[in-house]
Order: sequence, then C-alpha cells, then structure tokens
Amino acid sequence: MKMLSVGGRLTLVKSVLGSMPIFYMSMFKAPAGILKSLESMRSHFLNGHDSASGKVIWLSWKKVITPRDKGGLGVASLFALNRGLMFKWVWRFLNQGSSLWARVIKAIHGIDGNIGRVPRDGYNSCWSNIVKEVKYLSEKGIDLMKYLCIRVGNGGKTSLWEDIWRVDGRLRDKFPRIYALESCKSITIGDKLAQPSLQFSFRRMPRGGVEQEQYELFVQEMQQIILTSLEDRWSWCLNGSGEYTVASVRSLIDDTLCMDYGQRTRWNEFVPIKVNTHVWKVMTNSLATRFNLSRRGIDIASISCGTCDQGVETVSHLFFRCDMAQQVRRLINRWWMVPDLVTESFEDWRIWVSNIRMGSKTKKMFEGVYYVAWWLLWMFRNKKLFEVKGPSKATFFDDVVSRSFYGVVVGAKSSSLGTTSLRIGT
DNA sequence: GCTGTCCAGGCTACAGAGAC
DNA sequence: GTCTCTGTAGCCTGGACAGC
Repeated sequence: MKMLSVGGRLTLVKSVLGSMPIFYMSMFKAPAGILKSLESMRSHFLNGHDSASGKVIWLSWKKVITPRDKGGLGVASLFALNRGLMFKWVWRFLNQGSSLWARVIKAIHGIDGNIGRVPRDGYNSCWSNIVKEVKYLSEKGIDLMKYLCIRVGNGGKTSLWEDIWRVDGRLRDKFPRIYALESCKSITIGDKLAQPSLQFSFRRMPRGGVEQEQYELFVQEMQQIILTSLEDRWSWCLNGSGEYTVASVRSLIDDTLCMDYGQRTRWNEFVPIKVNTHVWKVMTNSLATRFNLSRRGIDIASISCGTCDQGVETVSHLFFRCDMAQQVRRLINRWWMVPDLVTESFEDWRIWVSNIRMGSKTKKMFEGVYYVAWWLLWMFRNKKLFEVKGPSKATFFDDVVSRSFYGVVVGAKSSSLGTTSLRIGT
C-alpha cells in the first residue's frame, strides 16, 4: 500500500473495492452495519491507514463519496450501488413480465409485484426487501418509479387511460370528463385505435362545453400516436438511452442524499489523478499541515511554515501566502502573460481564474500548471522537513515549468492528436 | 467423481479511435 | 473541440466442459 500514490489508491477504491461486492449486492439488501464496515475498509485503504500504523485519517469519507458537483471526490457510495442493483430487478420484472421468475413473483406478490406498496409485516424475502427499499427511497424523496415510462410500440399492452405512457401523466387525469364517458376503462391503446372511431366505446357522444373542449384535445393527441410492429416496453427516463443503468440510479441517490459543500470540485483531466486529489485536499483543507496536526491534538515542535518558517503553516499560507508560493504565482502568470493578482486562499484563486478571459481548453491547461505547482510545493515542503539533504529552491521554478509543460501542455496537445500524453513522475 | 479452465454476467476506470 | 463507442484491465460467482 505504501508504494501506491493516493491517485492509485483512489482508482482501486472505485474500480476494485467498489466492484467486489457486486455479486451479493445484485440480489440482496446489504444491512447498514455491513455497509458501514465495507465503507470503513475503503476509507482506511484510501487513507493508507492500517491498524498497526495508527495513521490519522485525513480524508472524510462523507466528503469522498459526495459527487464532484457538490465538492466531493465522486467515489459513489456502496449504499447507492446496492439500491441501484436491487432496483434493476424491478426494471427486469416490468420488461420480462412473461419470464418464469417474473411469473413466480406475480403468483406470490400479485400481478404488479406489490411494487409501490408496503409488504406484509414479518414477511421477508429478496423481493419484499426490494419493494420495501423502493418505498423507503420514495419517502426520502427519491421516487425511482417516476423515471419509468412506457414506450408505445403496437399499443397492445398499454392501458390508454390508466398507464403513464406520456410525460404529462395519465390520460384519465388530463381528460377526466372524457374518461367518465369511457365504458371500457382498461382498454389498450392498440384496441382503441383499432376501433372505427374514438367514440366507439363511449357511453354516449360528448356534449358541448368542457366535455367538447376535452374531446377535441383528446382527438388531437390521439392523432399524433404512430403505432409500430414492436411490442410496448418500459423505458428508463433518467438517461438518454432509455435503458436502465445502475450508474444512473447510483448518481441520483448520492446526489440527493449527500450534503452540498458549496464548492464544485475542479477536476482537471490534463493532470494525473494524484495531482487532482492533492488539489481537492487543498480545496477541502484536508492536508497534514502543521496547523491541522496541532488542531488534531498531535504534539509537534512548531506550527510555523515548513517552507519559509514565517507564519502559521495552514493550507492558505503554504499555497497562497507563503513567499515561495507568491514567487511561483508571479512566475507562472508572467510565463502565461496573465495580469498578476494576489490571491490569499483557494476560493480567491478560484474566483480569479473563473474571471480570466481565455479559451476553455487553454484555461484548463493554465489551471493544470497551477495544480502541478501546488503539488510540487507540497513535495518541496515535505523534502525540506523530512529529508537530510533538502531540495534546491533555485531549480524549483524550472521544475514547475518542465513538469507542467511536458505533463499538461504537451500532454493536452498530444491527446488531441490521439497519442498518449506524458505523465508527471513522482 | 473430482479438478481445473474458460466464459458469461454484473459492475468499475481509463485510453484511444472515430464521428460529428 | 466534444462526445460516443470500443477495448482492456480489474473484482466476484456459477455453470459448462475437458481431462484425469
């Protein structure tokens, strides 16, 4: 674990530790205690923590699993994965209604599988757990059923009045006076359109007033329907493809349940994950600076800056107010021919960068140079504090230029040419 | 009958190619 | 320049099949 960078650990947390429990979670509801335990293992791995080391946890797992749009690191939660995988059975149940397993569910739980209702007390099964979770999420404001809508094909399976096959809801709610005239309430779209006229199954002809108005609108809507030879099927409205994906539910759940930290995480694809993660730590004040160490009650000799030895070593000081950070800022701005401005915190810097007039890709590259500079500043500070032979300050800016130029600028240009971008070494 | 191998099916991330 | 698709890497289990 010590040989892996935080970027490597982040990738493994998402890809490997996040997919290991898929098999069990595909069918069973993971109990809260198990989820807590698994999340704790992932957190310890990402933090490079093992029980023997007693290393401090710097990355709050709640922030780590928060979507990037809300200021997190975008590692989806296992809770959301589990519920997304469970809901996939509802999707299959609706789309594979004639399969053997769906017929068994219908025989036990009813023709609609009891979805959306509360299962009987004391009766637990895989299916009843799924139904309960759909209900539970709905009460939490995540109504997954509303993202299911019917895509009409030949109209043979879809109830004209009762089913939701239009974005604006059921026809019976939209045209209540016409619905009242219908003698066959469960008629399918296909059967209705096969009749000699739309009034064929009405108790009587529509009269004037509201009834006539609703009837005319109803006729207009029905004229827009084009039936095909395909069977009616369910469509998933949360993504463009219409096909259910666990990822879409996963991001919906995390997006709804996770707290908003106010600042969107600025992820830059031109720099390695470890550098991006470092910038995220700068943004969320999750670095082991001397000030943060003392705040955690760890006994240290001094809390002054490890680079300049002037001022308290906070994140804002190290990367924005420290003499060395300011020199680097001036040199980068001169290199990129950008008017220099003193920024005292990450938030200041973020506002300043967003106001610079630059092409979107160029700005990303410019931000990437800063990201690399902050990462190198942190390496410089660590070498100065923990290595016998300190780093050379004289060559520091050359290092920033060469690594960011080859890593970010050349990398960005070569990626647009379809070749592998150069990566910044450790 | 046991054991080992391969594949399918569920997901993730990332890189590269190609289309628009 | 951006988006989408494809391929490859990883994790798990179960089932089919070949070899001993």
